[in-house]
Amino acid sequence: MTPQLSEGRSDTKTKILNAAESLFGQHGFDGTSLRDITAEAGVNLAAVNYHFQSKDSLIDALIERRLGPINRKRIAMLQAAGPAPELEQIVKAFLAPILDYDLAPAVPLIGRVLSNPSLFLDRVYKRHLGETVARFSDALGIALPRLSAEERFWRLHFMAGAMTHILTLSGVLPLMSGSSGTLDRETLIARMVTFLAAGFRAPSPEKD
Amino acid sequence: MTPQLSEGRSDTKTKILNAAESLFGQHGFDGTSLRDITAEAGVNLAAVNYHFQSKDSLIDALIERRLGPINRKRIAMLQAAGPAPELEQIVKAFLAPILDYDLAPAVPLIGRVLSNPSLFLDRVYKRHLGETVARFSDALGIALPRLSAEERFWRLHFMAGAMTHILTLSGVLPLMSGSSGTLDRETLIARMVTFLAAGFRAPSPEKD
DNA sequence: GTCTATAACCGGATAGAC
DNA sequence: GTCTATCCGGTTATAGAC
Repeated sequence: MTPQLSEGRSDTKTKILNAAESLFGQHGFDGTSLRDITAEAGVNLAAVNYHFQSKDSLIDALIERRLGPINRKRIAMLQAAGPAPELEQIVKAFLAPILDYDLAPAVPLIGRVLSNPSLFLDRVYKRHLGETVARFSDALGIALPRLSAEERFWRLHFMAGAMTHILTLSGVLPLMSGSSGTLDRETLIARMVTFLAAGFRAPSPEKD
Repeated sequence: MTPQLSEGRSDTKTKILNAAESLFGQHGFDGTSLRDITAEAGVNLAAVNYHFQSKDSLIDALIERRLGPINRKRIAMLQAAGPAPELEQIVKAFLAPILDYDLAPAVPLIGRVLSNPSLFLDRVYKRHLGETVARFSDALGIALPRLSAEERFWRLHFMAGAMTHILTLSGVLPLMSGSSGTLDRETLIARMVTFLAAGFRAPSPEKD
């Protein structure tokens, strides 16, 4: 088994990725220095430039590490629902892979990535999201044939926004509510699917 | 007319606020230096510390300058809808004041403020949002008496997330769509109200 | 109130020994 | 592959002249 293929390895490169994911998630990209990261990882400062060339490339590696598998799972869930999935299945296939238990430590980072306007268009959407979103848009078009492409576009963003906000504030939402703050994955997904599917099903707004 | 009360004044303090709003909105708080701001404002570097004490206090002043009036308008619109407003009126009262034409230059900043987990709880929610959200939650409770407080809590966040995402990506959303990208304020509000009101009206999800 | 100058420190990146 | 040491520029904040 080559070290490159082992997932559970904890070599220098992986230590850096994990520390960077945690610290970038907590304090943002500009709010975290390479020195913070190498200290947290217990490796030498120069190691990050040796393994990742630059801070920017490290960020790209982090995005790739998480968004790649997430989008593959989304597509797999969508395909598993058959050729003409119903609305709830589409919404769930979009949400569930990003709220997976195994991704819990990456959630704050993913929130930062999806809500950073400087990164979003070129380094996130075009590179990792565009194709997946197109597939989901097509599926939504089949499930909701009376909805215009324009409405679909905006409603997809309303859905993405609701989800992103939950990821971004995952650290503080439990603190804002009383007993309401228990973040059970299945319950949360069910709540979002219910809310968003109803939104998608709404008839188009009247034009004045 | 004292200078403190004049809105259209362009003294040093206001120049700094406007430059900071624009640059923080574009590049984030940690991605913008006081030097960037004073250069853009055409004022001296030391002026920002003289007028605002510190970078953090400048950020607080920016938050206060925008969220104060927005929340007053929200409450005014809610009250104008009477003692038991209908759902669409509540949603619109929450959204419309933040999508006001006059606020266009502040939109990226407001997006940053509402999606920054480090600021959110203490310097945004507790100080500026908590009371307003409670009023809207109460109104929603009257309009949707069968919805549990827990569901209401989460659906409020789904709404806030959809809105915040639109603010955050306002600079890039027009670039992602073809003709779909025209951001007409009234049309956008109508789209969001339709989508979100339908989500709020959905029956609670089944418990497994 | 506004300027210059500077204190005191932190940032990413790299050269070169091991 | 990993270390130390360092380059060099940028950072907030303030002291003190005007």
